Amino acid sequence: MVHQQEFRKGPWTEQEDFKLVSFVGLFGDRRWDFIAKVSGLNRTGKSCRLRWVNYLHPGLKRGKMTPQEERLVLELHAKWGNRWSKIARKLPGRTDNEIKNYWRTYMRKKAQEKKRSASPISSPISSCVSSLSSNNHAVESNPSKENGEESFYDTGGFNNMIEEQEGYSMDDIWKDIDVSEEENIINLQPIFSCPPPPPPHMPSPSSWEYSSDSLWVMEEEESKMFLPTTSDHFFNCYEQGKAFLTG
DNA sequence: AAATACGACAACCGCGATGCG
DNA sequence: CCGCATCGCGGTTGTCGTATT
Repeated sequence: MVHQQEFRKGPWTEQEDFKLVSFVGLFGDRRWDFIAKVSGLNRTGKSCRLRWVNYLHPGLKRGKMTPQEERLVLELHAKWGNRWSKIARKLPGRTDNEIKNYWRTYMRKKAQEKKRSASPISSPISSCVSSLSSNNHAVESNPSKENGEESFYDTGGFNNMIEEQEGYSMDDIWKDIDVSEEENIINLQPIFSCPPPPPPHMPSPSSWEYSSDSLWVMEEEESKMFLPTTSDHFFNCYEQGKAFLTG
């Protein structure tokens, strides 16, 4: 059995990242406890996995969500509720954590706008999304928490949407979004139209094989987009890690 | 220039699901 | 079939950078 041990917590250092990347490169992204142990990282397997999935995984897009992605998130959330990982699979390069954070921020904004608009003078456009809609599913926070503050996670989804308030339809939402993005039309297809910016770090050595099931469901073209990218910086790190490993 | 508020993102925690001996 | 170990997911909290006062 595992004897109690003090595991490191908090932010990861660059060196820890290097190590983790190296070991994942060697052993794959599955046996996290094992990797945590053999790597000498004083972290739990869980922590290692999280770091990998949310930050180090090759193919991660970073930076702001595109309007298309935002739109997709809204739509999928309306459909599936807080199934972040499921939603994330439809957005290659985005993690469930990222989407969750985005949603939280987004809902907070909406809540604030709602509050504001609750007072007589409301800016018509600003509060576009708080609800749902006419022909679409709702995406809003629980009606019971009108303050908006309480829980940004509304659990959404078909089941508990509805009964929304002052008449923002999904159409309105889309309209608003459309204004900002003009001509990008998407349906519920994954959006790959925009080439991902080079991931900050990404070893992507040949030995990299990432399990398709673990993150995104990638079609061939999608994966092509990601794989070739190599960051020199990280590649060097990887080499270092390798050296470290082999002594 | 300093203090405060806010937003974005990273990380941890708890729990249920799954796999394996 | 059962119990344990591990993984994955969703929710929550913490940290840090930036904008505002």
